[in-house]
Amino acid sequence: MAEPAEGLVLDRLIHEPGRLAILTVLSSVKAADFVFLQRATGLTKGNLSSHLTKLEEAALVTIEKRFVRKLPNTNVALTALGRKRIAAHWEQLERLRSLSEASAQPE
Amino acid sequence: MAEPAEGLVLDRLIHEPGRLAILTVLSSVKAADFVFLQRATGLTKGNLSSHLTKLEEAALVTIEKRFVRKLPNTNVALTALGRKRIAAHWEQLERLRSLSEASAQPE
DNA sequence: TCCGTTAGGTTTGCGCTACCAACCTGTTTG
DNA sequence: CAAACAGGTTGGTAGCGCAAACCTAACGGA
Repeated sequence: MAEPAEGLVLDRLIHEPGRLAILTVLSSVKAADFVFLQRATGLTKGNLSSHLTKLEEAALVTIEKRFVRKLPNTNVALTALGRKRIAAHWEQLERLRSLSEASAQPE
Repeated sequence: MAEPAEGLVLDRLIHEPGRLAILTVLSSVKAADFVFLQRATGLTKGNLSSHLTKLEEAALVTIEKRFVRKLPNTNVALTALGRKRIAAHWEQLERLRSLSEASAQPE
């Protein structure tokens, strides 16, 4: 009911603080492992794990599991799509913010 | 467990898309009524109603109920605190975004 | 006058999702 | 052997979103 004004529609998958943090960190590093991401974002293991699964399902990141000296190691990187989507999200936020200056008088 | 890097902690009360939209719209208009906000944000009545209640409880907006030509009319405006908090949130997002350019090499 | 409709909101019920804590497997280290 | 690490799964709680029911008050006929 009722179309929202342009620029107010945010992609929840990306907007979610935990995932926004993950994606932002990934934007700066090419690739990162699980432990690095956990420290960087402050998320709990379980939470980080499930967010990564969702991001992978949405094809925003690739996840590579391997063993480094017999210890499991989960390596994560942004996909081209992921890079594109996060950039688009920042632009969307910018548009939303700029709405604060737009004028629209009720009544 | 594990402190997140600076700048990654977002205020959920404000970050939430629905409320971010409401607050953003309010930033531009001094005051707005319920119907105006509903059209601007695209939220359903119920949803808008409960968000407004939460924002009022957090003292980010003031809500004034009155009658305009015999019809109930709910008038909403940002408080000084609300104005401050939303501005702070945009700055926080800006900091987060700028983290994308920061360097931090895992491994 | 009685009845249905419209308008502005609030409340309620339900499904989905995020969050944390706890537990689990396997390995390494003290 | 015990404790810690890497990574994940599970269970429970809390919050959001929608739709729908509800409330009050005014309007509009017939």
